[in-house]
Amino acid sequence: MNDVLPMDSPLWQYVEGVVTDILSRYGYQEIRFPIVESTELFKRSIGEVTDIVEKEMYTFEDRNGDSLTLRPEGTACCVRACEENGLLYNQAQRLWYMGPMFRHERPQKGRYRQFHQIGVETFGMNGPDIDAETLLLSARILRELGVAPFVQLQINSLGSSDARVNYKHALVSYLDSVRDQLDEDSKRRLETNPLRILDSKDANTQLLLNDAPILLDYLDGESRLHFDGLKLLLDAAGIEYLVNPRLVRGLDYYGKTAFEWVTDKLGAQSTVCAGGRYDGLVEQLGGKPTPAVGFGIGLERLVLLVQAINAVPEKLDQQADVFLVAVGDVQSIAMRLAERIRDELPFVRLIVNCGGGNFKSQFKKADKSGADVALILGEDEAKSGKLTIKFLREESEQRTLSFDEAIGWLQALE
RNA sequence: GUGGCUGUAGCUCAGUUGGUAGAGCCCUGGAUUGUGAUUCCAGUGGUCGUGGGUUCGAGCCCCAUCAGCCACCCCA
Repeated sequence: MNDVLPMDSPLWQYVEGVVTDILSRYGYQEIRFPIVESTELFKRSIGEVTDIVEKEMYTFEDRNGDSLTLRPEGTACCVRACEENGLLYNQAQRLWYMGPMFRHERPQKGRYRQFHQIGVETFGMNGPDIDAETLLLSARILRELGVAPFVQLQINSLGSSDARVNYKHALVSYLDSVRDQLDEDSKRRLETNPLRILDSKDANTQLLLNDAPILLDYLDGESRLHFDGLKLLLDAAGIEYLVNPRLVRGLDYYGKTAFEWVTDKLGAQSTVCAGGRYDGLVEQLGGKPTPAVGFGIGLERLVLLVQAINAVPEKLDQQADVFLVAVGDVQSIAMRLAERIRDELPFVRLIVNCGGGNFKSQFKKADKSGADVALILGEDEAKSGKLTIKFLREESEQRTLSFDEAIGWLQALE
């Protein structure tokens, strides 16, 4: 797990701000739910035999003996929260959330045990139009962050669960015939999660897959229509994409549309944003059948990507504009003056020296604060009810003014 | 869970065949008794990741362990 330090938090706030602003412009509403949920919720949604549930969850017993888990993802929590509060009863929802998720994996670049996602979920809309909307939304996020030239959209359809079962049989039957040529991981996946072999990183396995049956050939009629409809909408909107028939999802609840935004700028962690349709999940968790589509953005990865391609805006600093130097027995006057400035000039970022110190040390702090202007309040100024203004970044004579005049000066700096 | 690499000051790193723990940056003070960022001088700061072992003596050699990074697995 890692810390976001003051040096980096402005970048995080910037990225989060761009994303949440766009979500708001699309009419999506924020939902907040707990970080801890019943363990059962994740077992029922993500799938008992997935790695996440089998060996990656932070699970513990609380004082009542209930098994609880730090959420490894947000979709199941979101469904639970909506269902419990009646948000899915005969109505459509466009929702988002942001926060930490927890998976006990080995950390590496772009992957941590506490990581952060922005999740987007929509409920109650079954046409490909809402699939397209979420894709347009994700495309805009990447575009407005300046990373669009470095990511690619890949889409696929996973079909209905029946179609997937049929395809799985065909795939296993083919791969079994070339079993001895598969890499060790893929042999294991043949038993546990055959679809995952499709995105194996083993070159030879990928070669073998060229002759394997293709998921799209096994699609049911409805899924095929849905997928064609989605592609038409994306074409009309001018969104570029690659149909990747080997794109699959790690979580069990996905069906029909699946997509990923991938990049080659983040080492082994290529996926920045991924999601799809999960029409069966709400019912699986005890609700009425409800169509749903959503996606997650890995915030660490998105922040890393913005840094990696130098898309960090110049003006991100949150440094002070003004530093108030207060030497001698003047702290009470200094703090009252500072509050007055904050009342009258809310755009000014003002730091008041605390902890005493002589002029030399306070000016050092003023310089380090990044402030352009130092306001000086010493014994002399206090006696005459005045204030000295000194410009720290330009060659200008410092001058002593009344409080009113000084505030006028600061006003003009905006 | 598997593999490779790395752990020495707050940060970036030196450290010779095993013989007193070092530099730069940062920070503090002074040169300058009311003026920062440049310059000069001085100073603070270390359980050498942790625990064992070998040795008269270990930052260095051996064993174990933990952490970090990168990759696999898995996933956003």
